Amino acid sequence: MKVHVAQPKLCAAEILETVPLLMSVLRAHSRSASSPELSIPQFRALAFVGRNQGGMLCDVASFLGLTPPSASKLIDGLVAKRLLLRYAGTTDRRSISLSLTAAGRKIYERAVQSAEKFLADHLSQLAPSVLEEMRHSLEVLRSIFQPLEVRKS
Amino acid sequence: MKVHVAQPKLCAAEILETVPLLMSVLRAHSRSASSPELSIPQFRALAFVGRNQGGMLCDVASFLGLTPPSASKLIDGLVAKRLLLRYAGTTDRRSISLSLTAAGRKIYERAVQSAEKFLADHLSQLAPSVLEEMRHSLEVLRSIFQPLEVRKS
DNA sequence: TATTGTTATACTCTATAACTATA
DNA sequence: TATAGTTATAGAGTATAACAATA
Repeated sequence: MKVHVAQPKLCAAEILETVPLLMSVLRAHSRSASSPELSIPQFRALAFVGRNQGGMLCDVASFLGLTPPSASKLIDGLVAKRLLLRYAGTTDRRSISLSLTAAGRKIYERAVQSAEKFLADHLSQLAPSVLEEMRHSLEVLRSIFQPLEVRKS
Repeated sequence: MKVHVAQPKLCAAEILETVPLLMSVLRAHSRSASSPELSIPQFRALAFVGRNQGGMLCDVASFLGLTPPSASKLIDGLVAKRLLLRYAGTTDRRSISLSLTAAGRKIYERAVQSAEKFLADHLSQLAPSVLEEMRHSLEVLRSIFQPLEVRKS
């Protein structure tokens, strides 16, 4: 009985320990390894634009959990590196649309490969049942905390 | 069969999506909520020192996955805020020892409470079996990626 | 007037390189 | 010479406040 009350707190404590740890592991890998040209936020921005070609800046900001100025600056850097294109919307000229360049897509895909290989190498020691539990647990966490879906055009 | 090959990659992809998302959720909460005085790295540093009173700076750096200069600067800020004490080691005067002040412990505990409550509120909708799977999965991840244990004094 | 985005400013996080002090 | 830590410097990530342009 009491355990049911405690469970969310125990899980919360585990999240608080594990998530920042994994984040620093990911950051350290992405800096040192084969994809040092992208930081994690830059990587996420490219991922979002790749899935939402023509998406607006406010969509990127909400997906990344950033304020508009922070998102604007992040996008600035990616445009300067020729990984993203930014152009004014046609119907509403206040909004901007974003899309990947060929170089952006290539670098993004290389970074995904590198990070997935790095993680998968560490996970390969685990039993299939454990991996499946883990994948499911993370999916549940993501669905709980992910910002609301972005409207298409 | 093939699924067994794919599993680590699937899990890796899920980590890559979910961990940065959770990190930005945690950061946003810690800024806005009842514990805006601590950033996540500061929070982690206090947690480490709380569990390793008298620990050395290089231990903090390795726990946090930081270079020594980065850790030194982080500790600087916490010492300036009177949350940590820093003093030279007795046997080896090159090393420094760290400990929590009363204020440091108090602010750390308040931040833990706030973050755990925030997370637990979102998790309380989940079934006990799902929570237990999640806690276990995170624990496994942590054990895989955590830096080696720190020697005691 | 409300919305979309940018500019100005400031602070934290993080790194590398060069340094000091101690062993 | 090797180790523990700091200082100097630089760049990215993030925020708030103030602004410009469009609707």
